[in-house]
Amino acid sequence: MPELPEVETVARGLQLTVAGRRIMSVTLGKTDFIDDPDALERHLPGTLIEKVERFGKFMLMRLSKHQNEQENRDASGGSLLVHLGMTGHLSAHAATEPFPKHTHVRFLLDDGRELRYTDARRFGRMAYLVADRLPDELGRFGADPLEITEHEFAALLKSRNSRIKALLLDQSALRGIGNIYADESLWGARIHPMRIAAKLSAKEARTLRAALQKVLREAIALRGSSISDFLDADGQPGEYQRRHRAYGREGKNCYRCKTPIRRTIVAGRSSYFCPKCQPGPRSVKRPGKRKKHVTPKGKRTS
DNA sequence: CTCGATCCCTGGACGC
DNA sequence: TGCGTCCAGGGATCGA
Repeated sequence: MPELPEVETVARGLQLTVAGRRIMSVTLGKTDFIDDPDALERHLPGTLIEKVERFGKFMLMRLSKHQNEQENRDASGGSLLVHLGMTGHLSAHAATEPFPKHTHVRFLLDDGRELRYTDARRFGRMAYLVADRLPDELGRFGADPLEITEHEFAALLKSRNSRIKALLLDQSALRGIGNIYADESLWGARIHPMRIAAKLSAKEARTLRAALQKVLREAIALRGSSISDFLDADGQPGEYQRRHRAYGREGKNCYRCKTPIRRTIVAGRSSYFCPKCQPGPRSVKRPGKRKKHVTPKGKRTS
């Protein structure tokens, strides 16, 4: 499941292998995950791949058009956004090499290779954007978790009454975090996924930001996590899955306190946490009181 | 504002 | 071996 570290890994790989190449032609298979398939066929042929970078969980390919300016002039300065969804792969191969099943997009490059997008489940997304539309599109996303300042992070948490796990997964709040790195960073910061973001202490906010950045940086250094079938632009798996402390470890002992890791559903996602290291919101052990059955329904306005 | 439910999609795990 | 069933999950959408 490509999240920030995996997408960063792929983007760096593509920057090395396809930046500077020109797209000669476009061949499409199934297109239900592409915003406007015709736009790809119209605008991409002839464009130069200037740069490949990551934006949240998106791959951002910046394109330009040096020759053939007479046609497709609105393609200059355009960008191709690619989201890998759950099972997306983007990598270059010799055009003569047979392409695997579920290969839905092929860009023939000017050096005889083909940049291919393969995605069995088609949870990914692809969109060609003219320069004018890019700011609006990117503006819908929140801060990059590796760039956000301590102050901004604290303010963001204070502004949300949602569970911290839901906030971490909300791409309009922070861009690039998915289920794995949300759980890993919460484990690192010893914060229960159901805690309310606005109720975290200033210290907890600092700890969480630090844990998040540490986890993401280490994951990038290890080229991401390969859980099911993530492969980088060179077809190589990542190594960070070996460092997981919470994600996917239900029933296994916590690395800190040996308590079995538990799994619950938060924000509609499996959430793994240590019930001892990451105490729940209102389960703060009170020796005297037994089940008080308090159901804080919150004030009903209107 | 925040939540859960539902849908999209396919492959892999599991039970019989 | 081969079914059927369930599940995974990012994101959009809708109703509560």
